[in-house]
Amino acid sequence: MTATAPRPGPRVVALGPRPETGLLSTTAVGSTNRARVLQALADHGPLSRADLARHSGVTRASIGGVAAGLLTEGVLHELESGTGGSRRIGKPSRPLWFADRGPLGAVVLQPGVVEVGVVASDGRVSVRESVALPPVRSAAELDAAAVDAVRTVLGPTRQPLIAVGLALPGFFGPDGEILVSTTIDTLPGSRLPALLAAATGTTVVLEDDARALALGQRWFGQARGVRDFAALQIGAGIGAGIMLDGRLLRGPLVASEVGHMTVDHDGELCRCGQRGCWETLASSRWLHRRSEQAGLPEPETMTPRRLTELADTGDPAAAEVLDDYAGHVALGIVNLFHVLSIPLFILHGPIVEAGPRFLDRLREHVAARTMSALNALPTITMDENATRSGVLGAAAAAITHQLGVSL
Amino acid sequence: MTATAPRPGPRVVALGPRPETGLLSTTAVGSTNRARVLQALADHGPLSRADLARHSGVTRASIGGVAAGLLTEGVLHELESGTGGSRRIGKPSRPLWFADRGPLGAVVLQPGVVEVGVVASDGRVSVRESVALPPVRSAAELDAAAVDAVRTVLGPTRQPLIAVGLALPGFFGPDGEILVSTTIDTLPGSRLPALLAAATGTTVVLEDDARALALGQRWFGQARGVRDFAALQIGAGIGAGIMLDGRLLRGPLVASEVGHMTVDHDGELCRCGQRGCWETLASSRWLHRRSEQAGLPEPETMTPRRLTELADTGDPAAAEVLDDYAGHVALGIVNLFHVLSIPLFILHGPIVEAGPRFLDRLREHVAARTMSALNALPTITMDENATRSGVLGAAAAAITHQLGVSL
DNA sequence: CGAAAATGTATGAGACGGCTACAAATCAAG
DNA sequence: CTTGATTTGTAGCCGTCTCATACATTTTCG
Repeated sequence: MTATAPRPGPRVVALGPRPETGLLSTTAVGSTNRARVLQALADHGPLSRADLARHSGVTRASIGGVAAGLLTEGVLHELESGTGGSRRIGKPSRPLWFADRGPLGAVVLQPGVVEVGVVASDGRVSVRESVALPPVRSAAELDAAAVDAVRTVLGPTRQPLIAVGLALPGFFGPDGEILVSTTIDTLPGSRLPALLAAATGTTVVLEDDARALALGQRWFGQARGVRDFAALQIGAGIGAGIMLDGRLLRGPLVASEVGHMTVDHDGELCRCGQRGCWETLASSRWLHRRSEQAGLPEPETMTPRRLTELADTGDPAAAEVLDDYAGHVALGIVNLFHVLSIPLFILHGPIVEAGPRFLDRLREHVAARTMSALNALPTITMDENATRSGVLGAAAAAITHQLGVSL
Repeated sequence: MTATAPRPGPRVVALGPRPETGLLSTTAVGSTNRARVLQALADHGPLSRADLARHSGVTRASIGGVAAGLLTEGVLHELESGTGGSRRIGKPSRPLWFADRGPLGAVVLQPGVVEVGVVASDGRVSVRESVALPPVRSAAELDAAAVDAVRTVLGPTRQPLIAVGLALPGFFGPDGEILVSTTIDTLPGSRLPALLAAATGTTVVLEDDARALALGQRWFGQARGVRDFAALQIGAGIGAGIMLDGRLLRGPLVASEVGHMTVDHDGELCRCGQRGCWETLASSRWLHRRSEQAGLPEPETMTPRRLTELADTGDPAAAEVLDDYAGHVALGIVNLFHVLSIPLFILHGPIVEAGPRFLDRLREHVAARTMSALNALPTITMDENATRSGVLGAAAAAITHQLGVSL
C-alpha cells in the first residue's frame, strides 16, 4: 500500500484504518514517513526540507531522502525560493508543495439529490453542480439515476480524473458494499461505488458523508492541522465526523448515529422508533413543527435562514423558536464534549444560514450546559465554505487515499 | 522508549498516546514490533514463534529475531513443548510466554479509601487490601494519608516491585500533575504520583480509574484480545474506559465525563450543576431517592444487591425500582452504542451485585432502546473479578507501560 | 571581502525485516 | 525399523531506511 504507485484500472476503496495487527516492516517505514511528510505539508502549507525536519524531529538528510522520492514520483514539486520562508539569513529555502497531478472527482449522495464536483488537489473547486434525482424505488434505480447525473456533469470534463471521492450517508463494509443507511432507504445493496468506478474509469474512494465533511475541513478548511475536532451536519438529520488524536472515529460494528443519542429519555417519538433522540429536538422536522405551534408563516418549509430573518424583523415568536433551537442543538454538542472532550465543533448544513447571532446564542447555551468543574468550553464555529463543503469533503476522501495518508 | 530497558530510579509516567507526529525510524520499528508481539501473547495466551508469525503475517525468521531479543532481555521465556500447542504432527513448538520479572504494585484511589495490591505479571493477585482514609481537607493531607496507607500494605512485601500502577478519578497532564477531579475535590494539585514513586522506589504509572478498569479487562479479563469495548463503572458516579480499534480513548482537553451526558434535557438537577445527567438517573444517589419514594426499608443505604434480594423475595415495589434502574442504565449504554458503535460493555461496581436477572432486564431495555435500523445490539456483561478488578486495572496500567505497549 | 548562518547533499554505518535454504523433531505408513 | 511427510526454528545474505557527520552552496551582515 504505497502512497504513490497508482494501480491501473478502476476499483473501489472503502476508506478505513489499515488493520494494525501485523508487524511493521522496514518498507512500511518508508511509506509511513512519506505519508507523514505529506500530512505535515497539508497541515502547515509549503515547507522547506529544513522546516519539515524541525517539525518531525529528524535530520535534514532523512527528509531529503523522503522528499527525493516524492519529487521524482511527481507528488511534490519545489516552489520558488522565498515563498513562505521567513528566514532572512542563510541559504534560501526551497519550499515543497503538492504538484498538480490532475483533478479529483467528488460525488456527494444525499436524499433526492446528487452533488457532483471537480476539485484540484489544493482544494480549488472548478465544477460544482447539484442534480435532483427522480423518485426511485430500488437500489438499482438509485444507482442508475446517480450514475446518470454524474455522467452529465463530468462528461464535458477534458482532463482525466485521478480519483473520485464518493460521500454517502451509510455504513459500508471493507469492500465498499453498502450495508445500512438510516437516511436513504433504497441505499443498502447499492452497487454505486463499483458503477462509478466503471463510469469514470478511476478509483472510487468511499466515505461516510459526515466523516467526509470532517476530512474536507481537515485538508482544506478550518481544521487544517487540527488533530481533535468534530464536523457536525445539522439539517433534516444530524451526523457527525469526529477526529480524535488525528484519527477519524469509525465504529467497528454499525454506523455512528449521533443524531439518535437520547437527550430526553421519555421525549417524543423519533422516526427511528425510539424516544427523545437529539434529532427529535434539533432537526428541521422539529423546526417545522415548532414553527407551526408558534404560528409562524409557512411553518412546513421553515429554514434556519427564514427563521433568523423573521427574528431579525422583531418577531418575538420567531426569536423564541430560534432560541429553543439553539438550546436543543447545544444539548448534543455538550454531550459530545462531555463524553469525548472534543475541543472544536464545526457546524455544517442549513443551520449555518442562521448566522452569527444564532451562533452566539448557541455558544451561550453550550456554556450554560457544560459542567463548570471542567473549567473548559469547546470552540464552536460554522462552516465557511457553505455550498462547497460537500464536494470538498468527497475530494478530501479521495486525496486521503491517493496520498496514502491514514486518517 | 524501548519496551525493555528499565530506567533506574523512581519516576512518574502518565499513560497516554505517544505523540504521533514525527517520523518513524528503523529502531522504532524494532520496539514497535516487540510491543506487538507482546500484545499478541497477552491477547491469545502462550504462542509459538510459528503461531506468532501466522498471527502477524510475517515470516518465522522475523519473529525469531524479535523473540531472540525479548528472550535475552528476560521479558519472555520458553514453556515446555506441548503446552498449549494443538498440532499433532511435525516438530513440537516451544511456546513463548512472559517471564516473571517480579510483582507489580497496584494502587487505586477512591473517595475515602485506597485500595492497594500486588499483582504478578500474569494477573494473579497476591495482596489486596482496602484502607479507609481519614477525612482530609487538602491535597497535601490526602497525599500523606494515601502514602501512609500504601506503606502499611506494601511494607511487609519482600520482593521489590518492578513498577506501580496508580489509578485515580481525575484528569492529569503529561507529567502526572493532577488537574481536575469531579469525584475527589481535594485531588487537584496532589503530588501523590511523585510521592508514591519516592515511597516505593520505582516507576509509578498513572492512569484514570475508568480507563485502568478497561486496561485490566484487556490484559487479564473478558476483553483479552478485544479491540473494541467499554468498561463501565457504575456506582456513586459513572465512569467509562472506552477502547476503540485497540486504543483507549483519551480526551485531548478535559476528562471524559460519560456520567454527565444529558439524557433528560429538563430533568433533575445533578450535583455537577447541570440537568438530567445520566448520573441523576443511574447512580446510587438515584437509587436511594427512588427507594425512599417506593417505601423500601433503609432507602438511604440501598444497594443493588439489597434491592435484588428484596425483589427476589417478591416485593413488587423493589422489583419496579430495579426495573427502572435497568432502564436508566440502559439509556447511557444505548447512547454510547449509537454514537460510538461499541460492541461490548463490561459493567463494574456495585451494580454487578444485582445479579444475572438484572442483567437480563438491562439487556432487554437496551434492545428496546436501540435503533432497529442498525440490526445490531451490543453485548453486555458483568465484571467477573469483582473485588480484584480495581487492582488488576492499576497493575494493567503499569504493565502496559512496562512492556512499551501503546494502548 | 570575509565570517556567520542556514540549506541541501553525499557517504558510510547500523538496525531491521524479507527471503531462501537447511537442520531438527515428531508422526504415520509400510 | 525405516522412510517420507510435516512442522518448527535458525543461519546467511540482501534491500531499505534512518542516523551521524562532513561538506558544498548561498545568502546576510559587519
